[in-house]
Amino acid sequence: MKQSIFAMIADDIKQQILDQKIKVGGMMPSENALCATYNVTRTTIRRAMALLIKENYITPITGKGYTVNEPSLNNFLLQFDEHSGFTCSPIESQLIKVDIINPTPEQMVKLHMWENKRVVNIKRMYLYEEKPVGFDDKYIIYYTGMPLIETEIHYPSIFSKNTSGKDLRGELSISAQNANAYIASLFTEHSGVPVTVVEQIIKDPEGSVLGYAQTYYLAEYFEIEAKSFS
Amino acid sequence: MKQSIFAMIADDIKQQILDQKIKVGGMMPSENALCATYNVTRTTIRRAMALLIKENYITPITGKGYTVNEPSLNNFLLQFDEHSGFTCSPIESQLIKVDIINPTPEQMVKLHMWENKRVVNIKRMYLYEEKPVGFDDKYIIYYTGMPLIETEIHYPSIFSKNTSGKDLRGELSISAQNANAYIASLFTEHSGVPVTVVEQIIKDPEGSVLGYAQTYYLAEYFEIEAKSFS
DNA sequence: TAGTGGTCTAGACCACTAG
DNA sequence: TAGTGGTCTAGACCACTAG
Repeated sequence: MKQSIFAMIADDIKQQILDQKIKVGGMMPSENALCATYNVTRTTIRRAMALLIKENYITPITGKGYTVNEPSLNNFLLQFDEHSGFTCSPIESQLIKVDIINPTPEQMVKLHMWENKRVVNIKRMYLYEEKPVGFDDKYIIYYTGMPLIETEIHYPSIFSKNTSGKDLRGELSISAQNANAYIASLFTEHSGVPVTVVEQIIKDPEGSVLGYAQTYYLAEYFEIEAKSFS
Repeated sequence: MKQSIFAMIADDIKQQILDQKIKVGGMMPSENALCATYNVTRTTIRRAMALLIKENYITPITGKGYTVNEPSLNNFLLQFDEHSGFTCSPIESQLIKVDIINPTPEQMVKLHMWENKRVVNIKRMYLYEEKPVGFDDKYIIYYTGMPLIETEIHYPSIFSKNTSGKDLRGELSISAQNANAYIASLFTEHSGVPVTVVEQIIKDPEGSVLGYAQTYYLAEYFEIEAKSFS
């Protein structure tokens, strides 16, 4: 299996960055300079650059050049949705409650809301053999015409009006804790049982917050996996 | 901010997949057909395809075409290393033990070892204000000349002999549990304290297992974050 | 104004898949 | 053998950054 030229160039540059022959924090040679160095056309250099950008070795700045980043060899791809992390199956999803609420001040801060709009709260329970093992609590800024009937409340179609075709963005954080009395009671467990908490903030392509979700899992039924890439 | 043609084409195709106008599991029209449809050159179509591949909408098959995948809108980028998830700082890293051991049968299975090679075990403690908050336990297949002195034992240079310049790959899984007596004692905590466990399997670019690591964190000092991408 | 990365065209040759 | 995606060349025009 012969390696393509652009991949060889990318590997060569990668190695130079790892060996600190190209200084982190500095600038890469320009594309035209690299064309001369490797004796290839700009298209080929740009394919190599695209690889290095994807793997976060360099960052392009229009009109200036490429800056060299601290190598980070620990990029993982995590494919997550609310019911993808259970270690048991089948998992049954049960809608508990859909409400239009006036947000609390804390919720407004979390949703980056400066006007007094209303918020939809969706609570959902995940069951394994009739035992509650997951609890999902979503807060989404309401817009007129948002679908609120059960069959239409699923991600991402609930946002489709705002974002047709574009990608929603999110930030996710995972932590573990002992359940407080309220969360424990939802799981019909004693207070203090370990739970994994996944908090997700959902944004539109421009970065505006559309909503957030907190999902609680009984720790023993939950495991999240990620794979490194390229 | 004007959108480029290839991005518009990618968005258009994305929408068609989401709307199921292009059938999941089927084939995309060929690149040449798409050139005609959108009236652009193949290079432009290929940039659009590259986006769709990256976001896992389609998969290229040389000589055949592109297959259409189930849309998965939940890709997150997780940048993880052993000391990146602490919620407190500064974290002090303390090497506890480096041993060359003969692996147990369970370890051999985990390391995909079929010959009887030896294994290096590295145990490390992470401290916050002298309190243990993390414990890292690595098992790496030994090769002659592997650096075992303290200053050289850090990822990824310990693997550098095998992998110069190439990327190491890994798989990572995150779960939470109550600490057993042994783990609790390391943290000078009572048994049952919630811990987050990150298990990492380290592979070379060809997919052979080089080692694995289990890292235990006191749950209250640990949170892992991921961002969605493109 | 000279140089940079961003985008796009037009065309070539290759290995691979399938009839 | 005709068609497909994979790679690469050669060249064009653009907006942007910085002296």
